Amino acid sequence: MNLPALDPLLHQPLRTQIAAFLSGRGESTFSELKRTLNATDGNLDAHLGKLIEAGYVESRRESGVGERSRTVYALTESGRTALSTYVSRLSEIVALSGAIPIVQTSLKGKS
Amino acid sequence: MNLPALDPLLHQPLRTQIAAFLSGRGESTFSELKRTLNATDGNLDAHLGKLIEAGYVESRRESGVGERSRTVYALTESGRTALSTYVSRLSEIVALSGAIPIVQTSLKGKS
DNA sequence: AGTATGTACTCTGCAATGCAGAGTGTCAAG
DNA sequence: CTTGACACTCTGCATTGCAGAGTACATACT
Repeated sequence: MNLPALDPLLHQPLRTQIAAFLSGRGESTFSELKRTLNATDGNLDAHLGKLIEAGYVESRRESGVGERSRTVYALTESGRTALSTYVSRLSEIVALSGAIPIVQTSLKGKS
Repeated sequence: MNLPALDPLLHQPLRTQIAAFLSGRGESTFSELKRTLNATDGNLDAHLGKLIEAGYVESRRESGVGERSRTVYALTESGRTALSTYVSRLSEIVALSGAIPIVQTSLKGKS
């Protein structure tokens, strides 16, 4: 047997949350993410940075008239694909964890 | 809104695989885990060590007559609970993302 | 008996990651 | 024109992740 590997970029607490939240919400701001995910400034910035560097997230500067300028973050197509693949693999792994009843095995034969 | 946090101990590629595999298989050996998860010796040892230190996994030394001695690893009750909670939280987060939901099979009921 | 080979880990060092708080720029109110 | 809140960004350090070298012990071969 052989388990599928999990994208290490997405399989990290804060980044999984960022990606999932962005996927559900469409786009979001730094502050909203910060509030929603209970993250500290530096940490959120670092992880957002990695996702952007990987091409999973894109940022757009917004500066309406009389508005405080801020950056809006969203998943890219590539990010959406990666998230989808990630969730599928995760499902496989998790399914395996419950698919077979927990019993004592003989350990004699090879799998 | 506010997303649930993910157990950082379980939310790491190799450790998620170890926990899920152990949950499904009941118990396993170092070599079987190594083969199944495609892990290197040192890395597997390190992560197994963390799970043991956290009380999620227990190891038992086996040394039958005329047998090579080896160690058998299994989830503890605490580990099974943690995995179950972890999967529930993950499901919530993934559900929010709008992606394919993770199906929980025979793991114990959600928190 | 002695040596080689394979298996099952364990240890070590280093690179990469994760994190929090300090710092920077900008706007808006007083 | 100062003060304070907001929206980030940068820095330094602690923790983590990883691979390969090292160790121990059992079996196979000569």
